[in-house]
Amino acid sequence: MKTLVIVESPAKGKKIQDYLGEGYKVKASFGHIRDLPAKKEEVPAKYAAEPWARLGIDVQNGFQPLYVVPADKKKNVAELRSLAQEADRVLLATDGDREGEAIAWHLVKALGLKDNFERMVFHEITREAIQKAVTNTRPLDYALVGAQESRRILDRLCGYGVSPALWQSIGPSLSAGRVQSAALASLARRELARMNHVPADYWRITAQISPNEGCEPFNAVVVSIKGQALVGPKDYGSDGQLKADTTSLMLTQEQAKQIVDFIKGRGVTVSGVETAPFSTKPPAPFTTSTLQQAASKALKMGPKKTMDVAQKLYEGGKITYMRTDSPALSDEATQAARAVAAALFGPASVPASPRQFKAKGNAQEAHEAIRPAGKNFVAPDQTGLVEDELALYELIYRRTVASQMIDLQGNKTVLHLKSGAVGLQSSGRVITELGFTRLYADDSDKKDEQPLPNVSEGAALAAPDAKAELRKTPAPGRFTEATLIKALESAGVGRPATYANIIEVLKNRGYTALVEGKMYVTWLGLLVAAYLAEQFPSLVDLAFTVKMEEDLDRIAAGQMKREEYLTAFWTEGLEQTIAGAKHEAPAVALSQFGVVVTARHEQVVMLKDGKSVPLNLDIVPDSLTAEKVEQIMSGRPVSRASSPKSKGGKKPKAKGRKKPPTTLELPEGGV
DNA sequence: CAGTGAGCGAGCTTCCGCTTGACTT
Repeated sequence: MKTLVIVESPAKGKKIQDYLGEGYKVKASFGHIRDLPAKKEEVPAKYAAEPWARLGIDVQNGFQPLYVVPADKKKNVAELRSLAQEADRVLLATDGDREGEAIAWHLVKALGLKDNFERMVFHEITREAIQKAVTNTRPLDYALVGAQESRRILDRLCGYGVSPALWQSIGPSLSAGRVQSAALASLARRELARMNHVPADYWRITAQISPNEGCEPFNAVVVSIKGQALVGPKDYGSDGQLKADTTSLMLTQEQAKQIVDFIKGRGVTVSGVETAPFSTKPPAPFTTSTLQQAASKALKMGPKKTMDVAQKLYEGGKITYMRTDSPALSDEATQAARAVAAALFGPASVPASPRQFKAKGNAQEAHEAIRPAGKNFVAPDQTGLVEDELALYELIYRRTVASQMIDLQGNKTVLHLKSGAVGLQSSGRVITELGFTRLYADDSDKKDEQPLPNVSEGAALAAPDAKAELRKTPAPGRFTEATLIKALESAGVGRPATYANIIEVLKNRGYTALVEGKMYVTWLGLLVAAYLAEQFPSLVDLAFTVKMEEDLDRIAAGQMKREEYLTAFWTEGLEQTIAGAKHEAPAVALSQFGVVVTARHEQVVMLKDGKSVPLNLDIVPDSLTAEKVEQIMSGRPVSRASSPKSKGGKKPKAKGRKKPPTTLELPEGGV
């Protein structure tokens, strides 16, 4: 054996072995092989007494990290080491991103490589790409490794630095971190906005309009009276009061009824017609984040389940790698997608030149999009897959092929109507070309689909029916697991390998849970978020990661020193904030009920007039009513309201956690 | 004198990101 090639994923290794053939041995690292010690028992005895042993970073001494090989990686590392000793040279073919560069460097250290190693990078797994990569190796990029180490150290300092403040202020085993705390804060802001939301009324008046010549009737909405707009949701603040600067008209019930009768009696005339062609491009091929969103919507599959199923498809050679932030297709995939579309819907269903998709933001693009594997896509019914795997494969297949199809096209029409001083409007559209929606469509492609008749200005139309509904302004909607991931991704927080995991952490800590498929924040989550927002405002700021990424880019470009950056962040910043943080429980005041929710003796409690009662975390915060508060304060059990089918038997328990904290009532506490 | 129980103190919890199986719910 001459050359040892080390990749991150064993499934990837197998294919590359095929392409490289004899003379090469391809093995997998299985991700990272060394890390900071997770707990004290991982710290080697000679360092155990050091003051920095708990952090695993000698902050006084240039932020020197202590790396160990975790127990479950030892066997693999030993095997790689002996293979490396027999090899003439070692190609470090880990992923072409910051983490991959760091894994390569850790391999150099852990395997004791001297100077017989080179870095090999590729972005797609085809025979050509691999053979080219083997002959175009480069040296290790130590500045990029330094950026990754900075990221790792910063995350450790945030997480292990701030979490103890939560133990001292609220309860044991709680956690904080750059990613999870930003996510929790986003959820908590939304939850509080819902709790503080005061619904306000507005009238929505609609009319059914009947065109003269035997056409289908269509719907129109009243938008103005004597040119003055009607009050709608936009005119109210979150306090339920009309905004001071609104010029809109609020109707009384009497007036609304009069308008209904007026329209019915009088009919409408067409006062304007606007018609314009529209076209909608197909969505880009899947990244991890968009796959999770689509699977959630179309298949009702949560992010974790989606990733488990995708992993199976990947290992079975059905799809490309499922942890990616790039929507780009390789040339072979682009051709395959076009060929499928042309075969299914004819050559006119694909545009003359292939579509290209590029990632935006801080994507690292080490892989291509998630798509059917190979240079010829296997049709879903030919895969032999069943159930979840089939459903997810088909979703990926359709989305990939659709991305290379022509636009959805049609004409959008807005009719302006008048009934005396009452102004109405109706919009609709006519599809002239289904385009990619023949293969892949979601609800957003189906808006305003009513066809409108071909009428011209001045035409008089009957209004056989009209009605007025009193509506209430809706509270801001909750996040689903998938929409939270979308929000995090667009803020640059988290990575494809961690999106699903972020959600699991929030659930396992008891910070969030699901009601009717939506994420809500528990009382515990609200307290943690409140404490962090007060004592560690930068940690709950979504923009923090963006700033960090900019600094890491500077370190990777050699424009900033690692130690300088970490000194500014820790020694001159967070370390002092931690030292100055108050160790007292935060409080969420519910002034409308005259109670306060806080923590006492490591329990979440509700306080009223000096009396404190433990609070069950199953009670959804925004489901509280005065009666419920009464019931809680009198010590009677309260069931959680808005979920009719609460699953009593299911216990989402932390994986690595031996025993959940018993002093805090976590959601699984039941009873 | 032996068994019990209150009280006290020590030790532990925790991060993000990269990968799969090994688990015990």
